Amino acid sequence: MPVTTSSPEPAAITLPKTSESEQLLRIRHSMSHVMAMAVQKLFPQAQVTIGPWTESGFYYDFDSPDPFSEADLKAIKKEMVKIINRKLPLERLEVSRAEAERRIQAINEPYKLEILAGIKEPISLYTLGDQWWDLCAGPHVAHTGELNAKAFELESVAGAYWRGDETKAQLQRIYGTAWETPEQLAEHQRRKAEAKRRDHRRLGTDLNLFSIEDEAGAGLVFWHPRGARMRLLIEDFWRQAHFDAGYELLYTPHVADISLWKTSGHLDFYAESMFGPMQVDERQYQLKPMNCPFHVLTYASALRSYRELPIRWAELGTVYRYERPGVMHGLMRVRGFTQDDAHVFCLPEQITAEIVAILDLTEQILSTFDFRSYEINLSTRPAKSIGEDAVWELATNGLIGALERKGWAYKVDEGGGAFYGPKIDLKIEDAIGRMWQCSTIQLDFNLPERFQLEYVAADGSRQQPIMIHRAIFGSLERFFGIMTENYAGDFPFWLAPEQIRLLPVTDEVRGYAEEVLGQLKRAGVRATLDQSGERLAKLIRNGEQMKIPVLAVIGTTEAEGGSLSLRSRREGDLGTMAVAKLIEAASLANAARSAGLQP
RNA sequence: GCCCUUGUAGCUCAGUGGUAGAGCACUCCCUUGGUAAGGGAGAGGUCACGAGUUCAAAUCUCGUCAAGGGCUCCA
Repeated sequence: MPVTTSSPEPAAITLPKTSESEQLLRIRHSMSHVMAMAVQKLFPQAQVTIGPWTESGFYYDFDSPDPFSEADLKAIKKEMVKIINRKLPLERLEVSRAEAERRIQAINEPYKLEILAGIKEPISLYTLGDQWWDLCAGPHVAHTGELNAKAFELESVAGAYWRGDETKAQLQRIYGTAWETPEQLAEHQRRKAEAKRRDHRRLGTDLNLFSIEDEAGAGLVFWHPRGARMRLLIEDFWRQAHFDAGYELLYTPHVADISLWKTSGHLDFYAESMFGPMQVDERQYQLKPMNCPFHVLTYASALRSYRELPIRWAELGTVYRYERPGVMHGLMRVRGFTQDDAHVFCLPEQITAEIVAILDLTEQILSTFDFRSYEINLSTRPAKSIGEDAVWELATNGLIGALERKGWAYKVDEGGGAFYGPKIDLKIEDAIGRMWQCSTIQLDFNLPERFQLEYVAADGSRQQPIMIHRAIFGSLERFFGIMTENYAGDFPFWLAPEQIRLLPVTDEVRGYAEEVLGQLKRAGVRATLDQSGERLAKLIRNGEQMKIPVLAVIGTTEAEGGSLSLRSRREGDLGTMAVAKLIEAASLANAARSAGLQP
């Protein structure tokens, strides 16, 4: 029996990760051996390479002259079931290096030989029955009878490079998933289906939010009216939050003379991610992959006093980056996107306070979209870096001090910072437990140096300001995708492109419906009137499919009483409400950025 | 960029060498219907694009572009 698939409640079945379950680790290790044995039985020319477990299953990479197809997976699975049913023992054998070499050469497995060269004693291998063995550290189940033939599935074939190196041989990887029980497998598949249901690419099409057009090119986003309306709401909220936090806004060009990118260093260090330059008159121009040099130039446009600092400038800056073909993914990875970029220029002693303020603003903005669970990483000085020790120490301590003042737990990525400064990265957790990195705060000792930024200190000397880069959404496109998946397209009332749809039961009430529509719109509520003339059941179905937060049924009863019958996606049947009261509730909900109509 | 898979109507997909199809959506007509699909008719396609094979190509071959699953990359 499959587990319940329709229940919105947390699943009764918990799915342990491999790293949390010794038994699953054994199962998945063994499963990959069983798969490799099955593959070599069906494709004797396939050579084995590596086959580790993953958090939800396992894979094995093969070098095979025959490309594996989805159809082959069925045959492989069938063969695996046979092996499982034979209850073959898995036995650990410790051998000398010479013995291992001899055995590997006997079966002509060059990849295994390479692996052997890289491992230390003791060298162990696991036999699977008396026909097949693999170099492996284990652990494994005692015999294949411990594997549940009804609790595994082969999921996909993919290309993978030997040793993860794209200059090395391309191998064929088969991914599988394996569990202790069929119920766990069913739950795993339910979760996969749930992720698919939330896929922002699917929802983007279904809800008519955005598209990506072949004719325009890969990785370039077209925001449709519904998506654009949402983006505007997000941007408006973002701008207001920034003004409230003491930021000013900038608008800067999309292109600039290439010499700017020489000065900034991007031409040297970032060229492969940039669109090519364009010739205009006698000059070469470069489409911007980042906003920072523009903000730096704006800073440098006047002599700054220490009294002006901190200067906080933000911009919704659209940048273009060259992404290699094949890496684009919906809104998540694109070639043109808008960063919610900001740069803070401050005095060294202001670092901690500024970082705390940025963390506060980050929390305020992310929590408005119901992201309240974060994972934070602090990355410190790498081996190859610029800047003086004292500055690095001051800056790193500033970041630590801010995190501690905020009371946020964080992990330290020793040496993981950029060459130009330490940073804080923040990941958010979505409704189905996935983590996404959006926000980043980076200190930069490089650009102020390259552009010779300065301010006049109290003693009249010229000093270099501290520069902080930060983004909260990261990219508006990417954040929009993450947010859409987080809400599964069921956007909160304040953010929905179409908040209330009026559904007239008969043509007789059309006049009244139009009057109500006018009132709602004048009050700033995003309302529409369904003109299709279909029966009510159909109007409701269409409205629900478009995930409209509130459907308002209007029949003769409502028309006579000056009211509406409300059906809320989040809140259920809200009964009959007077028009004036609905306008008040909707306006309040918009002002408070509420999820629903009721407070 | 690499491997595998795919590209047919706005969406989901059928169509394996011989006149381009279905459901939903859209338009119109009938129906005036009270909480998740009423009925009928119509319109809509350079079968991603370009070459080739063939009497004949959506279908076979090659190339290009794009998408999907991965790998690599994302200082």
